[in-house]
Formats: sequence, C-alpha cells, structure tokens
Amino acid sequence: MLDKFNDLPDWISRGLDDLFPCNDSEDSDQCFAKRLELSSIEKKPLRVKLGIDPTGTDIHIGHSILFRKLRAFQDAGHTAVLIIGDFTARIGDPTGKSKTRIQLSKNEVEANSLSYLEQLGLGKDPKNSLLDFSTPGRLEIRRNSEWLEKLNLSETIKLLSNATVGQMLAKEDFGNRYKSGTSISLHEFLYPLLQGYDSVIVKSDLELGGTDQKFNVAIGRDLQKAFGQKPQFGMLLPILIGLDGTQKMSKSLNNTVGINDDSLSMYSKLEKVPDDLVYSYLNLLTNENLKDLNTDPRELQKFMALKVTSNFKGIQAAKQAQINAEKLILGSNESLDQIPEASISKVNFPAKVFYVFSQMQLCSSSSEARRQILGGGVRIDGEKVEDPNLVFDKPDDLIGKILQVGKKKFLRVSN
RNA sequence: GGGUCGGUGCCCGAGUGGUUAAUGGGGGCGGACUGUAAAUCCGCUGGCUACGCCUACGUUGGUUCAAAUCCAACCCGGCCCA
Repeated sequence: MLDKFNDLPDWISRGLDDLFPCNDSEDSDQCFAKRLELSSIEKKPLRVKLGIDPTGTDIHIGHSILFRKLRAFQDAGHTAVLIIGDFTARIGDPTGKSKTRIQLSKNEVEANSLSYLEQLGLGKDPKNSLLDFSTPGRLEIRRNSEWLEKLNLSETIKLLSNATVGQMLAKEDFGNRYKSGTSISLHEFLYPLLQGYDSVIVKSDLELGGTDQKFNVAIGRDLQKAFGQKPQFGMLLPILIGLDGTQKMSKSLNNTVGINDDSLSMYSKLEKVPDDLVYSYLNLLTNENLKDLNTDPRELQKFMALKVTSNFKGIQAAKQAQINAEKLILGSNESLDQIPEASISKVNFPAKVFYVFSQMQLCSSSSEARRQILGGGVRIDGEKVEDPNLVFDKPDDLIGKILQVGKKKFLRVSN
C-alpha cells in the first residue's frame, strides 16, 4: 500500500491504484482526507460518481472492483451517483480499443441498462448484491441522455474549448492510434469531455474509475473548475487481469468470470487462475486479511476461489461449489448435486447424437458437436460417445441422462 | 477533392484464373500429462440430424467452361498533396 494513502481509512485505501490530487495541503480541493473531514463537519455526504456505459449485457468480476468500492462509500453513509451512459454508449469510449466502437441503437442501450441494474442488485436484498438500492439517500441513478441530448452546438463548442489537441494526443490510447495510423474519428475526442460534463451536472465530489480512466476523470475536474464548482477527486482502481493471466479481464478476450455465472463455474474458473494473480484477486475482490495467508499455492487458489465466490453467491453456495469442483476434478460426475437441467423439448426425434448436443446448446453448432464427438470429448452418463450418427428414437432414451462435453460442461436431460 | 497503397475466415497474415472451405501463426475447443492450471505433446477449428448439400475472401455487377484471384462502379481505411 502506498504511503500517501496512509491517513485514509482502510476501507478507502484498500486496493487503490491512485487517488488524485493527493498532497498534504489543508485545501479540501487538494487533499481527499480534508474533503472527507469537511463532509462530516458539514454533515453532507460526498457524492461519489461512477459511470457505466451500457454497451454489453454482462458484468464481470473485473467491473465489480469499482462497484465494491462504490458500495463501501454507500455503507459509510455517502451517496453513490451511478451514471448510466445511455448517451455516451452510443458514441463509444475509445479507451483501450484499437478500433472505433460500433454505435448502438437506443433500444439496445435501454435493454442493456436494465440488465446492468438488475445485475447490480435492483430489487434485491443489499446483503446479497453489489450495490445498496434500498437505503434512502444512498443511491442516485442518472442517465446522461437527460442532459447530453439537450446540449446545443454553442454549449458543445464551449466544452471543446476546454481541451486541446495536444492533450488528446497525449492520452496514451489516442497517441498510439495516431502513431500507428489507425483512424480516430473527431467525435471520439468529445467522449472525455462529455464524461467530464457528467461530473459537472451531478456535482461530483469523487469519481471512481479504472486506471485507464485517469484522463477522462481529470478532464471532469477541469470542467468543474471551468463551471465554477468544487472539483472532484479521482480514485483509480486497478484493471483486473483476466483468467489468461496476462490481459485485462474483458468479454471480448473471453477471459472473464461473470457475476451471473453459476456458482460452480465461478468457483472452477477462479480456482485455476495463475498463481501470481491469486494475491491481487484476494486484495481486490475480498476483504480478507492479506497477512498470514496459506503458503501452499494450490490451497491459496482454493481459498481465494471460495472467498470470492461467496461474496457473490453466499457462503453456502460457495462451499457447495467447492465440493462439486473437487468431484469434477476427480472425474466422477455421478455424485454431483448441482447439474443444470435442460429440457429436451427442442429436439425432434428420431435424433442423432451430434444433433442432440447442438440443440441442447452444449455445442455451438451441429458441426461443432460432430467434431467434439470425433475428438473424444463427448460423454453420456460417463460413457464416451464414439459415433456421431448414433440415433435415439424417442425422448425416453435420453431423459434423466447426463450429457457431457469436455470436463466442465454438463447437462441433465429433463422432459 | 487529387495521387497512391490496401480491405481474406475470431485475430494477424499467405494466396494473383482451376484438386481452394482456402498455406502459416495466434487464439479457442477437445485429448494426454499435472497440485487445478501453465508449459509440452496430439487432434480439431464455416454451416446443415450430413459420406451429400449450402454459404464464404469489402459491396454490386461484368468477363470466363471456371474467379479470393481479371474488369467496372461504389463503400471503407492508411499515407502523400490540397
């Protein structure tokens, strides 16, 4: 932990990558500890902003780092201001993307937003969700189309005048793309300014973001000053490394653990993250004490997987997942208690095996199923299937049996 | 707007008239191995209840018995010039 966070309570400093500005000044615009102090003196909760662009449908545990921090502020009595970037999602934040993002339609964005809110805990008991949706005054949800849609050209130009081309190109992502000759559309320059303008509108005291957000958050601070407000602080949290152990966790890299994953998949994915990631997962995704940890790497993986899973699924489900995962590794699926069931109603009989596996969505296509069978990765009730053209005449031939592809994908056939 | 180079499967990248569903690498999936994994080795990697049929090399047309490969127009991108 960096020294400069020493005067902050542990629930704030844990896992931080950066907090800026950060100095010993007595000025509550320069020193976050002072801003906190001011908040408690004035009995005015801080407004802690976090923006999400509803561009996809699944939140993964990498995102959860930010939400966990936001929740910590909620629990300390502050106000979480969740900005749904329903407008900016349609522009696309170029951050970290080598290409201009595809623009989404209004309907897609709305559907994604709802899905996000549900995943974050809308309608759920705060005990089992990422954010507290029910305690009055702890959460404000704003959609940025509310103000961005109304922005007219002269206001837009005023925003644009707050940043320079040099600043934009100094930003790592734009700079790289510029140098490498990848196209940058002008509207992408607007993105950081719009995100910053969000801070102005909601009068943010603190904005949370990943380390790749430093530029955008800093722009927000500049804009607030330009609009005569107290500038926000920026709190940056690390980008979680994905399951591959090298790249950031991201859906498009297929190295994620979704918070909607069932507990068994969540646990089994987590128990095999590379050894040198385990510590950071514990640090960023749990509140466990990081001293006196078990030194056996395999045990540590399991401990981490259990703790993280129980954060999302509850301790009971996590323990069960651990037991089931052990059984999976030993290769016996018979004693598994939590095999998902799936109805066979989509299958038309007579049915060939490969067709069955594709219809049951264990394989992405019937060709894929055929290949898996030929490759020796398909089992029914533990028995290897050799012939892809094996025919089942009626549903009863399959109901109650366990279909398996590889080591991790199971399904019990139901009516 | 002008000049020039280019757009190939999830990604990168060969292929410049015909055994080409398209070399190779990465990634992914499956198998073996192991403390799970990684590394390594082996196999697979467009779709379809399928030994056949369909769809694919920016888009649309054209030439040809035959096109990813030739021609035309258009769309998109890089660079240089305005």
